[in-house]
Amino acid sequence: MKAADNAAGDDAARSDRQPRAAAAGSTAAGQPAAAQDRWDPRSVQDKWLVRWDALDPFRASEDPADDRPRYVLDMFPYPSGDLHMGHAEAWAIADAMARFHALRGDNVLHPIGWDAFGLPAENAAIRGNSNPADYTYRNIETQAASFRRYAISVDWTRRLHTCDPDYYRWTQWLFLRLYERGLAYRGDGYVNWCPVDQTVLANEQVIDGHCERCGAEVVRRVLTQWYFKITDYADRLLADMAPLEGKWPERVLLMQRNWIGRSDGAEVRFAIEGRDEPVTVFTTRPDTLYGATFFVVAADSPLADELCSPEHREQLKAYVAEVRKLTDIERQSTEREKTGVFLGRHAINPVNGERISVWAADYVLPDYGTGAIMAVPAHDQRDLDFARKFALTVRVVVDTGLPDPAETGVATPGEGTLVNSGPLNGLAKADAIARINEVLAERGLGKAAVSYRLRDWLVSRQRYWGPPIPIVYCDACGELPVPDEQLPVTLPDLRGQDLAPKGISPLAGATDWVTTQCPKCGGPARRDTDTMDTFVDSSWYFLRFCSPHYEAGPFDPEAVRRWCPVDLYVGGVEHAILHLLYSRFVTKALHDMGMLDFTEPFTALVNQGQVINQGKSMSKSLGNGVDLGQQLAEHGVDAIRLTMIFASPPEDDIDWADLHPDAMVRFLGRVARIAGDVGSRASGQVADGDQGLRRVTHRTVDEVTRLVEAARLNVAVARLMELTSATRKAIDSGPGAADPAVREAAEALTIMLSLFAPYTAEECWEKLGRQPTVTAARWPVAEPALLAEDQVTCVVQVAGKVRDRLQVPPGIGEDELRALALAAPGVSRALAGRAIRAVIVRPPKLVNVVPAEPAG
RNA sequence: GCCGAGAUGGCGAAAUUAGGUAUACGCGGAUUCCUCAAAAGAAUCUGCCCGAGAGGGCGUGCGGGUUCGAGUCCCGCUCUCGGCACCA
Repeated sequence: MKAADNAAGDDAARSDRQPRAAAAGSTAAGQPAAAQDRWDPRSVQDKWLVRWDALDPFRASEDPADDRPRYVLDMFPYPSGDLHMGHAEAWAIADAMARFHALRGDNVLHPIGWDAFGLPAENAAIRGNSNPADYTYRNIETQAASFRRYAISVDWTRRLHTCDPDYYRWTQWLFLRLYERGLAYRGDGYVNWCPVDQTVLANEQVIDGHCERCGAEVVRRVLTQWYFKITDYADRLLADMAPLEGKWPERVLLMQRNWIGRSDGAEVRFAIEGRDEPVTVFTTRPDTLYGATFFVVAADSPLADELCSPEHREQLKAYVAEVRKLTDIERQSTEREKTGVFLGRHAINPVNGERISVWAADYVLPDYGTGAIMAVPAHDQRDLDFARKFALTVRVVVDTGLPDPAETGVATPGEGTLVNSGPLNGLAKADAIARINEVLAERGLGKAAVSYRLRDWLVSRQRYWGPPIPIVYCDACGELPVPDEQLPVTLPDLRGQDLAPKGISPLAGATDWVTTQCPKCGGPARRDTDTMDTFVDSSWYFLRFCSPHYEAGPFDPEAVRRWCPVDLYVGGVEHAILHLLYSRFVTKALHDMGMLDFTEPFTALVNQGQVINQGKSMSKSLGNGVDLGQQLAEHGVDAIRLTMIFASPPEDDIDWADLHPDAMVRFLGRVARIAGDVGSRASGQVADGDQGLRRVTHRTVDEVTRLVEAARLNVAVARLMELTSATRKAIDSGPGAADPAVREAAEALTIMLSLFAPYTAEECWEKLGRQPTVTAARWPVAEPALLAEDQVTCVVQVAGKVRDRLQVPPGIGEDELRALALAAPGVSRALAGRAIRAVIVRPPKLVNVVPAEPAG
């Protein structure tokens, strides 16, 4: 917020100090450039902000006649302080795209809102003895003011905040719809617990064993929590990525694929001596079943306890206690030596009847597959390490041609021919898998199966600033959903120390709030005191934007049908497997409820790169942060936006230390001067204008259009710079400022530039005598006749090296071009009398003369 | 360890993604014009090496290959970045 105040204050001061720049637009055209002050894009900001406010040019139309809807969306900001460089980068990109489509006549929906629930506000409230809403809404206002000044082309009437009861009412509604379908459930399980934030976290929020928010090392706990059953959609989340191919960054698709982690294999039932029920394992290598020489269950699973013989109970207890002491990071280190205990029991290998020992170990995870594995030490390194530690049998069942793992200590997981495997002997891996699956199925001992790495989405949080989970507990009736008509379940007004983390939700302390009536029997009941993960809020916000004030449901189906799915989504890659996966899941779930007629929320995705400084990401501890407000105050909005866009392709990181906003100010000045120099009337006949400049203009329009469509914005700006130079030349040393082609060039330039530098573009538009604002202009269209070249440069090579150049008509014939090329002086010089072996002719651009022998 | 992406001047980056002028555009640097001077603007040059010049040689991480022709395609490396990581 400090930054915004600076920006505003400084801007005002500057515009007072530099009145002449603003006045320059009204001076007579053709005034010598040298007489003007340096263009200061800051000087016109206030003027245009007021005009845009009055005209409201970015309102998305609800008129059905506007039949070219286009939804451009930027990941909505979290209101922590004022905007930073990252926001400026992302919004510069999305805004250019939104403005482009609007100028092309599309009915653009480009909304803004705030992802306003979350921990920072809560922590600030504890420190400041206030309610998180105070901090949140204050920051939202600060950011909104900064966004307005940043000149983003959004429809402000659709603004939403996820912490408004009007919004989270529908987040709770979503929870209830998932609950009805069994997609929201309460269950026990291993959860990630952040000891600092005192709340559970979803798997996706744990980065390298640490809390995504505060960086504390996460510990595992068994707790009863609310989950969304995203695993039901694992297969569809994978399969539906096919149409996103080429529209989403490849690495995001890849990250999602890895995160979902589909494994194809088989389930195999192992009988356990002295136990009625067999235990099922999941394996990706059923072909190695004959090589299973022991059996391992996760030490900290109930199964280990069940299978343990009484004589070994003490050892297991001691071992589990040891395991519990380890952090997740230690536990999951592959370097660590294998540990485990024998459980005093045996399992029977179902295919060869062999008795194999049952062990408990921590290298088997309790929450993947079935929490139990068949160990095939010859062909799995982990099993081999364990077998060698405890002197267990290693039996090779796949001949890979590599040395015996029992001797080398190196397992052979690769392909080979099956041996020591009864009916599988002689088969290759794929055939063996098919065969054994048949056998298992026939005998009822197992079947082909799929397992996923993806876990259900843990959505409960033991914190205050989120949507309360709309469930009540009645002693008589049990767990009940809050009826729709009682939504929203609003937050009680807690503040300061009431919010301090204590391991259970702060809401539990609000006795009046917790105590409620059972919706079924009317008796006393208690509210669920957890709140939902903020990623639930953001998993559906793009739907709400279509009808943000709709009261009959989370969204007006008609409006969603009109705008969705989102045509272009711009945001950081940090959400590759969080927000983007959750949104895809929620979209599919709503689709299955018949509420949406599409299954993927975001048709195209652009990941903007980060803004870094001096090679490192900006951070307080490094002290290398760059303040956006200061940058804007110093160089102006247009220059900063343009700097971000021109620096690199949108998806690349940019290092602020390498960039030069001043250069962009200079460029904007050149454009502004051209607009001021144009000497023809707005009504003139363009066709009579200078053909050379017209060609450049139309070629630029054609190229820039294609470049922007492909989001190659940095190159688009480069083309605008070239057009600027060509126009300058035409004015100074060509047909002159009064030529209508100069006006045409200047107008096209202005419209195209408005994607990146809206203030300067408006000023130019006004200088060009156009009304009312460039936002109402139409994107220029290239005339095909002007795209055709009348002369092209033909390169003449000898032995692949350029030796001459010819100016030729584009339609030149092969024979004619060959003759011209062979007569070129550079060719005879390079040939130096050598005979010609071949002449490759590619009219009209290239001829390659191949001499009979190399030069020597 | 597994999976993926990338490597182009002093720097950020281009090369219409069917192989055909490598370094567009900008930064930085040099020289010049305008000016009493500066600022602002404008012009020219700027990959490396040899050469006064004309011109020539070498150049897209490294080594091979295909081709008349490779930054672009194929094979093998090196390095950098990102994701996953005891997931059976």
